[in-house]
Amino acid sequence: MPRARQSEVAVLGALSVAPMTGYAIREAIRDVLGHFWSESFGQIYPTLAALEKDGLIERTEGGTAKASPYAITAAGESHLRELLAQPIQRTPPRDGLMLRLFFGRMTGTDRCRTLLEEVLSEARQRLAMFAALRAEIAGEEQYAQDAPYWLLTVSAGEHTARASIAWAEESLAALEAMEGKP
Amino acid sequence: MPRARQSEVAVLGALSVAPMTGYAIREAIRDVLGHFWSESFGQIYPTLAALEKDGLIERTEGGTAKASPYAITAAGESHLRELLAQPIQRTPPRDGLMLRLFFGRMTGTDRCRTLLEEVLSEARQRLAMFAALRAEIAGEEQYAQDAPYWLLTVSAGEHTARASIAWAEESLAALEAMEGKP
DNA sequence: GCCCGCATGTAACTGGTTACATGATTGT
DNA sequence: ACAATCATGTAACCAGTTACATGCGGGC
Repeated sequence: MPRARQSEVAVLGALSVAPMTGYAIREAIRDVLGHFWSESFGQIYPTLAALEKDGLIERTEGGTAKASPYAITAAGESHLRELLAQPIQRTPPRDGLMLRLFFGRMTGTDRCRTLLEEVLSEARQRLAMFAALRAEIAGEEQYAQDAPYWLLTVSAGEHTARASIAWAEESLAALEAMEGKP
Repeated sequence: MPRARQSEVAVLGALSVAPMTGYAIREAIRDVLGHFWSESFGQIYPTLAALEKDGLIERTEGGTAKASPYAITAAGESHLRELLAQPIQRTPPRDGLMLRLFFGRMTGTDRCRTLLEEVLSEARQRLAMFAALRAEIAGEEQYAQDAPYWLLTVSAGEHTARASIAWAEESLAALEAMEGKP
């Protein structure tokens, strides 16, 4: 039972929105899916080659002078639909932050406080980023069909970020209470 | 710049709480750290062998008749402290659920609704699990020193689960609104 | 006597990252 | 001219998973 090549879904999905070069795919994934997905060049280009070989995508003529973007084919679209219908591939969780808090007794409350303050500031940054992303998505009218789905994922990010903030603040208070009676 | 062997931290950390066999380590990780960490046997045993070779852990005599648990040494404790002090190793995000929602236009609102309902029921199960875990941690008085740190991670899980629930409910409503005017 | 849970390992595989190498355009 | 960005690739490595193999002890 081989694990599904998840990169295939992401790359094919990106091309289902608009034709793009490999480079542009990476940028799109970093900027728009960045908060829940990542792809490296070393994964994108081999995937593109494999997809083209299977006739799921094809190079388009010209476009910009520089390079020829890939476009998804009809076969590619139906393949993507199949992939998206498959059960979700959950990656086993490995959260280094939680590990450090769990074994916090070894390092003390100070280290934990530092970690939690990092969580706080990062979550706040993420919230600002999501606000910008929301505006950007609402602005691009050519993707009006996709926008409602995209906003679902942005909303997920916002909920998670707000939860992180609430949790971190609560935990910082708990740490302070701990220090009172060690 | 080789990536840190994260399994080392988890295994060494587990042994910093109490001496255990490899099998018990795996159970402990699955049952207590399960919501933010995972280890497989194929990772635990080689890690144990390497740690023993470096004198960071050692086999204890007897214990139960069946097998000899490993115990952390003084060197192991100081090594663990170093590892925990190192910057967090963040694994690049790859959330298959979000990917499916983002490209939801390809599969339609029905598929998205199914996914969100799964999120809802799983999050509710997780909340129940966390309540049980909380009780278990509070019950074991020999780990009173560790308990406050452990509860930090449980609380994180609870906040995340509640955020998932709120988000999923909101998103289900948004999907219904979308179907009104497609 | 047999099955299940405890216990320990190992070999093969693989998805994915990092780092390196290279070249064409475009702006300054 | 030259730097930065766009663009495409590949080779090496690696952590971690899956699957397989094995054996002991205790309960039924």
